[in-house]
Amino acid sequence: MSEVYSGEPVRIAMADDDISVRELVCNHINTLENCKVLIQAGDGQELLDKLKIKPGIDLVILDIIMDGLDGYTTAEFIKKAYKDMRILFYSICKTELALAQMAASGGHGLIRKGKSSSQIAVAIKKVMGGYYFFPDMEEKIAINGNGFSNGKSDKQVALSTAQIGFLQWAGTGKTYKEIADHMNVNPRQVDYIRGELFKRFHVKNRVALAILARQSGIVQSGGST
Amino acid sequence: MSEVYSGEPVRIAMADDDISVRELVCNHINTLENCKVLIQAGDGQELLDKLKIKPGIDLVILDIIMDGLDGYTTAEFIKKAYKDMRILFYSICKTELALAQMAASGGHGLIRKGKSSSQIAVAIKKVMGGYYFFPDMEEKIAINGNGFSNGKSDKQVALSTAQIGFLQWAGTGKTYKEIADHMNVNPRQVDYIRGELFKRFHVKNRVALAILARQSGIVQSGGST
DNA sequence: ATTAAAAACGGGATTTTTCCCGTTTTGTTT
DNA sequence: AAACAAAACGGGAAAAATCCCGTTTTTAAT
Repeated sequence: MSEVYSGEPVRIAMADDDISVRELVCNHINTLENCKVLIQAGDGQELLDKLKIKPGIDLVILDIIMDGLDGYTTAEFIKKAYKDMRILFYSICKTELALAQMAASGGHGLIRKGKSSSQIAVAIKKVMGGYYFFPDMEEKIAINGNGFSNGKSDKQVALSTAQIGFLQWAGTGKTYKEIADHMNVNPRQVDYIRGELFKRFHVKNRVALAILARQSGIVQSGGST
Repeated sequence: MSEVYSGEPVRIAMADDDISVRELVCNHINTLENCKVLIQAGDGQELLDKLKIKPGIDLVILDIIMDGLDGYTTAEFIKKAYKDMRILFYSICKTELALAQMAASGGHGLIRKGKSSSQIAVAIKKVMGGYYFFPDMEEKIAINGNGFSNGKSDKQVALSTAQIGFLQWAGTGKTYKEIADHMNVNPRQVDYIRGELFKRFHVKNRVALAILARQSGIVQSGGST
């Protein structure tokens, strides 16, 4: 874990499929005292490829919803392959579920997209030595934990693979019987998973789950053209 | 309707609640030969207020999903108050429904957010004399019309107030009985509106409608924190 | 004014969702 | 190995959603 004000600049990589936003953020970072963006990528896979070629990155900044490999999955790869690398999400997602997935995938903080370019410098500094969340959020994290640094293990707050799988289908026109077929599980199991998610997120129907999943970047927001 | 290359620059106003993106786009526009951004606003209402004080705007660029007054509603006001003003949407929304609402609210074109800063100059030029849609879309518009310039009137493609009202509720946990109460209509009417929307968008359940409404900027995407 | 189309209403059948009651299996801890 | 919790299964009731049959009212067009 590098120190920010120790002469050596923080070496940064960023992935975001919005080129304009990405370049804007990267240019801004490069004007900061002790920061240098060395890698830019349009999705998670491109970032992982470039990380292999150019080692020595201290911090990655990840958008969650991207056209290619999404931010959560990318973070998981990075967590495994580069244990000391710090991970800062940069996203519009701010649901409890999104925070849980960020924590579970190895993230150390979140900057809210489109709101706070002035927060970027603070975020980088804080994440290099711990955790950072934009102002409104810090308190909520402190109370609920969300798996970031409060004793709860990641497993307790992250969704299971089956739950994520179900959420991918919840937003489609499929019936539970059809979903069970697609997931290759018993229809009863689908009913059980649904019930668990209802309890966890305090909702009473599938519509609410489908929307929550989208707000949290769990499903790709591919819009029909 | 002004001419682009006639000496007089195109006078532009822009509304987007993402300050970074807005400034990026506006700075880019100001580097163009015959364009000048005179007004910037963080939402529709702020834009309308500034339009009153500073007259002579030729073209407004509108984000659809904004924290305050949304792009569709803003466009409707502009359409009524400033008949000759050209309206160019700048959004991630690209569904058939979104295009219909853009046309109905008085829009003349769409740039896809986050994809094509190089398209901005082309879009401005084209919209000043007609219509513009980003490459993938032009063909689809030509075929389906969506009310832009193909004989179909706006009314035929735009949603009714009742339909939009229903879509606002479709994404909540409310039952149809409860929705009917909130909308102050007969439950049968809610059933009818739902059925009409199913037919129009070729979907078979409420979940699909709720998601479509969000993808199209019909409902505000306020995420639970 | 007449006609046609769309919207608003109603009864009720059918399907799907949601939920509640359990039992069995699996996995983890001690 | 025993004990416990979670997950996986099952039957079936209750509620909600979806759909299909119409009739009446409103709206729009000629």
